Amino acid sequence: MNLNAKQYEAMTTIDQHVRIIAGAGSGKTRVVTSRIAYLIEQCHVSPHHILAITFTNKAAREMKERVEKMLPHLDSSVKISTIHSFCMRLLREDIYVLGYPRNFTVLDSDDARSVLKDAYKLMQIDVKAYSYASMLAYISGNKTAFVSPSTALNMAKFDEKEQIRAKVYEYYQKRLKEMYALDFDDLLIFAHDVLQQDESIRFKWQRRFRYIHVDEFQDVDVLQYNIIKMLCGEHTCLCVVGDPDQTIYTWRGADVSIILRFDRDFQAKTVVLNENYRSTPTILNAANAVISNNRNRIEKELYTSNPDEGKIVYYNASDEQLQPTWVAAKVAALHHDKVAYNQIAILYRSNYLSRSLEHALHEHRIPYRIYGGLRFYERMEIKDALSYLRLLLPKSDEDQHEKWKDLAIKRVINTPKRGIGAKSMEKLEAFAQANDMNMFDALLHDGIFSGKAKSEVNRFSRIIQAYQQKVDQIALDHLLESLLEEVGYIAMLQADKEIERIENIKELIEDIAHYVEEHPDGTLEEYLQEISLYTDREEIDSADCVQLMTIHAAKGLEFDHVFVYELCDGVFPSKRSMEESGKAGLEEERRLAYVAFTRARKKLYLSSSSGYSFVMDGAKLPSRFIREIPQEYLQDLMKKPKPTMARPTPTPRSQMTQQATASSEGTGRRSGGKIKKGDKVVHASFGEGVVVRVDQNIATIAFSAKYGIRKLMVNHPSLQKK
DNA sequence: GCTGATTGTCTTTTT
DNA sequence: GACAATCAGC
Repeated sequence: MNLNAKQYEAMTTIDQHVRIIAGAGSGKTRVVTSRIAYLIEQCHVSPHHILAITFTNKAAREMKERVEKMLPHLDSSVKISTIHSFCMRLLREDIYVLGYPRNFTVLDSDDARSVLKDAYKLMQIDVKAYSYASMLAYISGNKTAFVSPSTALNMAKFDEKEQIRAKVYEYYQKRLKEMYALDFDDLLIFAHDVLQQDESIRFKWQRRFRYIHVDEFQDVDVLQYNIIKMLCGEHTCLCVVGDPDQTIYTWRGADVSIILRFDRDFQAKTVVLNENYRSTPTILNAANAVISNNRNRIEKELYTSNPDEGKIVYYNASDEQLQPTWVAAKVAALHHDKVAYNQIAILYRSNYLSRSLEHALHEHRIPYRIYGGLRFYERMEIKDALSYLRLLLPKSDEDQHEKWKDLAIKRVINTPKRGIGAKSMEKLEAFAQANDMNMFDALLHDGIFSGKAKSEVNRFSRIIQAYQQKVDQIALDHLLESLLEEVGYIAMLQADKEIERIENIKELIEDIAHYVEEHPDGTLEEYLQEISLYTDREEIDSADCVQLMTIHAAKGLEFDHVFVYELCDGVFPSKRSMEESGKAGLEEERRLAYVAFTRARKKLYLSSSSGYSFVMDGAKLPSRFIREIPQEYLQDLMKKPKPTMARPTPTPRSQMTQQATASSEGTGRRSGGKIKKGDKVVHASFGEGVVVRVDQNIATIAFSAKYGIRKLMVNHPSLQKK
């Protein structure tokens, strides 16, 4: 399996708890996946007894893929998920002990905002005085620290501002409970409470997992740690992996001392991995030099025997515009030298910095993909479409009131415009409240509206009711497609020339089709629950694109060429972070820089710019982190007499080739000959069908009434000629 | 009463 | 440059 001595030791220590301190690029994911494979293959541990907790959905997906590659005969029976989705799974099974229905709703941050909006309106609070973001942070902080609204109110007795915050918190909690809705924090809190309150349930989950792995353990908070502790029974072996130098989530409650004192808490064996297999010596030495400025840290020096690939390039742009242009030109030059776009990443401190980059990349015709920012499932049109779908859910036995429907109604009742404005909504809300019902049920009652509003509302509720009847008869993707058509949502987007939004809706429908295919017996409810924790869609197209993301999002990833953009004091390190948390804030920023630098395999490019800064209210200066890199590793382009700027050469050719390869992908060969019009075919999920037409490699096939007409790739593996 | 245009405010990081 | 509150018109 090709592991070094330390890695091997980490993999094979299975009779006690282990703490793996794994420096950047030291192969920690490899060790964890190898360990899982080792447990199953060598030690004959059932995959069902193994749990792995990752930090993001993306990391979970990656780990799954790697385990499946190592053990191809096993189909993903090892549980690999984020702590949030794990807790959701636990709660879907056992939340009833807290008096909640198993089909509870999960609120995303957008829904949480809309609850706050109601609170502000009711309590006549000005958003300017209390931004939604700061209020949510306040609520989250209290919740995860187990401070109840009443305690918060008590503590705020003499502080008027605090009191208002506490009151909003109280309202928020009340509303969530009414809707049987859980926000992201609640998923952990409720799971914690279930495990703590009910011993038999706790034992049940303890028996389920014999080996638990927790990745990115340096970013675990106290609540998460307590959950993990309760999952560990007498016979459980816990294996935690992390790097204290990569703690970048203390603002969210992450506590490094948890990993630092873990060996004492659990009498664990510690294995230190400090050979780096990723980066060049130059990059590693520079990163080591920067991080050594942190005082609150345990000494750990990474080393590597990789060959060197030259100095770190640093460019300080003399004006705003030059920096993105330089980056784009450099990327174009790299691509000209046969570097694949997806081996290039541009990292930055904050999402908004991507805007200026986008512009320059676009001008240079460089394909790129931005991670983060507004994610797929957070887009307006997607949330609207899903809200329409939610309204079709059958009545639940466990939850009589279904108050969560209010959120969905508020989203879609006037989208597209039906002439239902604020005044009508007030009436509806008052009626629902007075009769203790949700707003959708209230809609079905006569006498609330009159005139135009009345007829429009009737039309709306008739359509929804009609579709509620159809849920089991039509496949989900077709159901949504035809519903959005009928309520006029698509027409609305077309009228506004919202081509991108229409595309997104199409993608969502395709996504659902994909789900239907994989789960032919899946229900609407199961689909909605499954996606409730996904913020982003699994990218199916692996097109060759430059990757743009924040440093936080880049955690755990690596690229041959890494650009770190806008390294200016105030931006990075962030002024706000330093003001809020002082020295500790600066040290976290420095760890962030350490993470950014160590993402690079071959070459690192740093850039900053001069000019006026809004954050600093003054001239921008290069980041102090640049000064912390020893001169010998840096090639400062501005210090040379004549910087060799790569010319901005547009590369339309490369784009064309890329598209050509993408579309020719489908002409694979399959046994049994080509599918043609009139052929009878069998599909793994949809059953028998007849080919109606074939366009290049897309076949239009008529299946039974439930699945209807579908377009599929002719060489799709689940499609067989009969 | 509802809709669309306009002004003003704030932009750290994520499940 | 995004978003929400505000205002003037239909």
